[in-house]
Amino acid sequence: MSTRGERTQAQVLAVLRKHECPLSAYQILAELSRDNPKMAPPTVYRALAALMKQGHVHRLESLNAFVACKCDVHQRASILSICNNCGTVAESVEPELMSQLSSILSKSGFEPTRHVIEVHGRCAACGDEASP
Amino acid sequence: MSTRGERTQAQVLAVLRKHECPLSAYQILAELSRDNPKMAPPTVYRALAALMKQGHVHRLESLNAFVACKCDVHQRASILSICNNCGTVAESVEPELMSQLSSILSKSGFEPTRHVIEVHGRCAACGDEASP
DNA sequence: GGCCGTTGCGTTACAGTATAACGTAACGTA
DNA sequence: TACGTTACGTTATACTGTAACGCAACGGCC
Repeated sequence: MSTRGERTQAQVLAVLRKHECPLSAYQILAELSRDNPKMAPPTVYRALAALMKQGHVHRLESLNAFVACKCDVHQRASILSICNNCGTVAESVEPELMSQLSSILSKSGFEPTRHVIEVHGRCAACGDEASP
Repeated sequence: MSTRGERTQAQVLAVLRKHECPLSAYQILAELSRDNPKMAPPTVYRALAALMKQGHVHRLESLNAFVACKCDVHQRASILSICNNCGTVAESVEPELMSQLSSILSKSGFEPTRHVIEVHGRCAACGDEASP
């Protein structure tokens, strides 16, 4: 088992939790490099991969970035809504919608294994303000 | 207006239509480089951006790749189902599901502007075969 | 305890993806 | 023709991600 590995994962997760906005792998790397200047990309990516497997972290495919999962239950299939204005990401778990999606696709014989649902737009907080 | 630009767009679209699988920008570039060895990445990316704006091409965020739109009506919000086995991509247009998604999100004050829905799995053709 | 296989981490180096920035060609206007 | 505008080609470089190798750490066996 890993001790170093788990420590890195904890550090990466801590960095992600400090921000509400998604961070790129290299932004995480930059933060961790302060303490450990020799840290390299694969270390961060491996930690992220482990954290995603555990469900503690989600990857935003449309941004090439990562966020800490905010749900207590770490669902794998969630809807990520991304504010184009402030960058915050919200998670919604909608089992009904997901099963509906799956059943639509299975009608044409497609068996889903992984869902990527990312919606860009404007969050409630930013919607109230004047649009910059 | 562009003459060169439109020609590039047509070439890029032709390359994408030749394949049913998604192609990366650099795969497209490699094909077009046969005729025009001096073609560079920005040329391809600009053509792809224009084609996406027109709805002729979709970007697969989770693959960093592009496919030609197969629908006659070039919808912006479609569901892309990607076979992990053979790589083919199918498009489904499901207005009901989309509006349902939008209404769920707008309950929390989120206003969607762009939907990224990509489902990975196994297509009908590959599902029948033994799994390699 | 000492030896050895397995596992996974750190590190180097590089592959793949994307864009900033600048010069210039092409077109419209006067 | 001279000039302004627009968008294209080109160079260079930034950003994102991973292959591959060596070593350290742990566990089983003698």
